[in-house]
Amino acid sequence: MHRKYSNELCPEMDGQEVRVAGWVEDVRKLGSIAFIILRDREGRLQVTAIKKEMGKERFTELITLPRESVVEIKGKLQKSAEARMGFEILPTEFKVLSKAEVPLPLGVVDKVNAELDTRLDNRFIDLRKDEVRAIFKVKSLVCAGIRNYLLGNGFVEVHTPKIVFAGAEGGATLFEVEYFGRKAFLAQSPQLYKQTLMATGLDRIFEIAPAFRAEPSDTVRHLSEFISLDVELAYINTSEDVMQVLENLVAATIEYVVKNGEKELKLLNCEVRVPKVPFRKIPHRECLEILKSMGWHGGVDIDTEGEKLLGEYIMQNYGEEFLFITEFPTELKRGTFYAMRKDENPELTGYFDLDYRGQELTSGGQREHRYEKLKTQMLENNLKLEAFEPYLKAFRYGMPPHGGFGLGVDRFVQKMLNLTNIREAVLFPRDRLRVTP
RNA sequence: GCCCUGGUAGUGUAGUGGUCUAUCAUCUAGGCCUGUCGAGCCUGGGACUCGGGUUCGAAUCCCGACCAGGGCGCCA
Repeated sequence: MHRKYSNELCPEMDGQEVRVAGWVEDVRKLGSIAFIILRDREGRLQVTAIKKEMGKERFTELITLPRESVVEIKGKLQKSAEARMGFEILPTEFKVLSKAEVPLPLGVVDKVNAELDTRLDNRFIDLRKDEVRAIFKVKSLVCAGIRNYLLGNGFVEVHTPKIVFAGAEGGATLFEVEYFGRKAFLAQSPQLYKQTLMATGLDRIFEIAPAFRAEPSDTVRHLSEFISLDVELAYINTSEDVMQVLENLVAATIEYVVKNGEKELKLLNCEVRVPKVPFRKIPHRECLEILKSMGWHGGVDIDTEGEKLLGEYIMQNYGEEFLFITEFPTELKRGTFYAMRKDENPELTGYFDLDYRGQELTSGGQREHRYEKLKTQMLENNLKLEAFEPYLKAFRYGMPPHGGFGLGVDRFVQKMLNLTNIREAVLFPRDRLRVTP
């Protein structure tokens, strides 16, 4: 007899023998009868144990199982007006597959909430809650939506190394690893590799992979390990071409999630809106003017508060959630040595950020593909060219114009689902203080 | 790294110098109950982060460490 999930059973199967298995979520004892709520991947069902039918010993063994024990039950499905699902299972046989210790470090259905830290320490139990698992089903849909769009538009999925010879932007935020007696690093971004691939004929590539940052950031939107979607495309004319791919990708991905994740979004109480393309694009300098008119006291860079205000601004004035901040001044992108500056105005780049509900989700733009200019910009940053030789070499033997972006997948999920902390969107988050579980 | 706030049963909390053999809920153990579904009722159980200090007396005040929550910088 095949094991059935709870959603494969129905009142119309009245009288059939069935086999089910799952976690004992709750036992409601009423003396000679007890109701066991059994939870599996798909939902819950009620097992009704009756003492005089089972015999005192087996009855007691079943109904005294600690909560969250795993049990397999064979029994007769019976239509029932009293049971929530319209049916219940009268056990004839059962097998305890795994008894749970008491007390639980974290309740699954307790009537008190647990703090995030407690939940993360006991993530495997935390994930037994439907609404917590739903976050990761949505995340899976986000990745599927991304792949679906990109593969359908001529992009090739690639994998670049995560143990690397140099960082993308200097050495301050790199995790060092000992590599057979030599010094290597965990990749903070696939930047150098995805650019290198533009010199190969793959032309349009993407990667969904972890990135590592040793920044001592301590916020609800930073992690030391996060999932980065990186996209790079060759033979572009300007950063506009990159933005177009990005906005279409984001809109298509959200549409995919809305279409396929209806149940999860409802469970999470989230209304996700599919954005219209093209997204609004406002140059950096105009953003500063808007912010000043809103009473913002910032400098030349848009800070966290500025981002939030801009998010409110486009929501109030246009009812939109996405905003491209374009034409970042060179001054702010100097560290991004590979950013192309405008030939007609070297003080500006074509670089952009994409903000989602007032938070940065992506940055990208056209890269500098001309060897001499790239070298000059690297020297400006005091980078040792020898250390970047494997990267630079790719620019000397035919490198087409190209550009791309990196998008924080965890952050995308966080903003989409309105999660207050990015850690909620990561199964086992890594931050400055947390390396376990 | 900086600023603010906090750390009390398994979980979540009340308690700001003696009235604390520390509150409440949840949980847990046992009991009653054949229709529960946030089951109900009865009886038990379980905690002051660690190390110094002040004081006749510290969960409470001070110092340090560790940890957590939020904010900033930076970023995805």
